[in-house]
Amino acid sequence: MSAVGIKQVAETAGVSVATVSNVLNRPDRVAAPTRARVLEVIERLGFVPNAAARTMVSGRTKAVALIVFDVRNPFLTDVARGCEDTMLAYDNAVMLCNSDVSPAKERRYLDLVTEQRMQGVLINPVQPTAQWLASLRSRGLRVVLLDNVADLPDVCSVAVDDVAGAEQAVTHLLGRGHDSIAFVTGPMTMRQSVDRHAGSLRAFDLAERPHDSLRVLEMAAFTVEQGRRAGERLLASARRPTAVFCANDLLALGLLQVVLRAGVSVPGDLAIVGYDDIDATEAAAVPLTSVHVGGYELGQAAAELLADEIDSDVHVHQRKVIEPKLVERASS
Amino acid sequence: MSAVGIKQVAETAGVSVATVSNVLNRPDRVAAPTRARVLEVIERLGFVPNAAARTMVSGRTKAVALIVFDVRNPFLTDVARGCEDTMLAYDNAVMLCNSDVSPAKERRYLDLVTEQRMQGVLINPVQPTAQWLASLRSRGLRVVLLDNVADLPDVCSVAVDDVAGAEQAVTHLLGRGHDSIAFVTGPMTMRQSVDRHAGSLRAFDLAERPHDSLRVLEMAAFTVEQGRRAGERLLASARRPTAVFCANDLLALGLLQVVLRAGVSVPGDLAIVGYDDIDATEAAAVPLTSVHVGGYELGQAAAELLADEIDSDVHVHQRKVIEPKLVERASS
DNA sequence: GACAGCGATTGAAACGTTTTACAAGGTTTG
DNA sequence: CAAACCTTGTAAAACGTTTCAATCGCTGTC
Repeated sequence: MSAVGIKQVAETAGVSVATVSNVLNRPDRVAAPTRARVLEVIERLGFVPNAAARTMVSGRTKAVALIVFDVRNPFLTDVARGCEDTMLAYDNAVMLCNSDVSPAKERRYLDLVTEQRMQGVLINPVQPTAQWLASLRSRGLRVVLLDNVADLPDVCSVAVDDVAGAEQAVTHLLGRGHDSIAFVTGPMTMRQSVDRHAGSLRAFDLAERPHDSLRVLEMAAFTVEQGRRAGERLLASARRPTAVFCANDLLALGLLQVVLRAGVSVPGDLAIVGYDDIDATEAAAVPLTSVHVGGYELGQAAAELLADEIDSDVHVHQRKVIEPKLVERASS
Repeated sequence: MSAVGIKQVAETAGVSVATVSNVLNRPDRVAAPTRARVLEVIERLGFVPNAAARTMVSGRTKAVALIVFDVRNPFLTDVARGCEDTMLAYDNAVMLCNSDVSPAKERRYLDLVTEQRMQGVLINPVQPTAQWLASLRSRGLRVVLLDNVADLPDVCSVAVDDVAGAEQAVTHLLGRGHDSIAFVTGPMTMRQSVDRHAGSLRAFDLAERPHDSLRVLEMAAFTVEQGRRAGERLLASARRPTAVFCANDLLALGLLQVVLRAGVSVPGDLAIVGYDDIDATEAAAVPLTSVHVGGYELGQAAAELLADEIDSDVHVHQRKVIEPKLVERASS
């Protein structure tokens, strides 16, 4: 319907298409009266430039993609908002995609990014190998790794120092006199689990305690449901720990719910510390002590990095590490 | 860098560009040996078609936008996943955008949709007036209204029968013998508030109770934070109700937290019912009775409607209404 | 009075596809 | 054996912009 193009505008205003284009892109190159006349016609005809045509000339769409595991994870939603708000300031649209931790879905979206000739991609990678990265690079893609500090060269990344975060959490518990501590986490194949485990052990080292007083419960996923399962296992076990450090708030919330209902007092009988500090921690039945990460800021930082890689021609790749900070609340 | 286009492929394979295009779009029109040779070259050169060029010819990008208030609202995240998963099956990408309930941001994204010549837009509208809709229509946009049944003609919409949902919730409370009930909601300017209020009153009518035994607390937003505020006000009030119906789960969660900490027993001293049935309700300290809406299904339905409007040329606009259903849990 | 310099405007090429109309060659049909 | 018809492939136009080089009037300057 709205087949009104730059050509029609030019005709109506009695100028050339080049002038209309200039009014849009370099208004200073055009005399004021002409500019006014053209703008009036644009308004009257309801002309909206065709981004595809623009892309054909410039070679790139003014958009980036953000690929995360799952937007239903509140932490990742925060990250997404940070990216979106920042990218919008750079006049870039953000396309949000869910990989569901599946390499196939991830690949599909990366193909889309290439087809659309987007400016770049912010990605929470499923398996960030050097080879994988090289294949993206060979397609001329600009990449920023999210929540994953790269051992890889030639790529920007933003991550959280999870080792330090976990160390703070466990040191806090040890300081309160807790002897036997459980560490509840998701799959040990994920970097998040590994790092937060390492941090816990480092806290034990610093306090000169033996590693074997840290009991590890590896669950199938970082969800509330799995947290409940962990709680049940804890309740059923012979010698119950006096404190639990959960590698993620969702796990902690599930666990909290189960133990409270079983009549265990928190933190009296059992102290709990979570990780990520999502909004819901504050709102839990017993407000949860948690390691604050700042997903929004992480998203912002990643977007800034990508924006720089897009704009600047002297861009140097950076690894940005965010220092998390323990927030003490009632649960510990 | 990757300046490899269809032309280069054609040259290398010793055929015309038209043939390469045919291999991609109508493989049956090309002889098997030729096809194989072209595909091999495409693979070897790592050719990826340029979507912008394709869009120029066809006039439309294979993508739709999904504009919601805020992805940090778990209900809307569910909707988003439903849309994304469904649209992907129709080979359409989904661009997720946050309007923050601001007409200005909404407009900005709608401009983007038009510039990009997207297939259509799924929108959780800020102020769906007839005039607003007409302005979209005049731009040739295909629109599906989300979570908003249109009093407007000529547009598809998917909504929840919030009046019925609220009626179920309040009837449930009345049935349990609760006399004085409070209705806690967000801004009364929002359709959600108005409808859920109307439903509550209808339950009173059905039970032949006077409207004035329903106390209304209008809060500034549908958030946990505001729920806490509501809880404080309730605790401070002279004659405390015996039951609360919250127009949204986030409000209910905040309220629950505050009253529990004040030593009020739930549901003994105070029964609570929420709305939306987000994941967190099940995981709350006291699992929350809530009105289940099914955001994922709502998203799916909306996406199907848009897909039909895109594909079919005999499309007729539909209003789809989802019937919510009360899920009883421990809080009431 | 010719000419350089400048601001405003323009014509036309280029971007990478899809698609239409047509050609060349081979096969069936009457 | 010619006419009609497939099958396979091609040349060229079209899509709506941006941008480069060129043109056109002017105003001063020597």
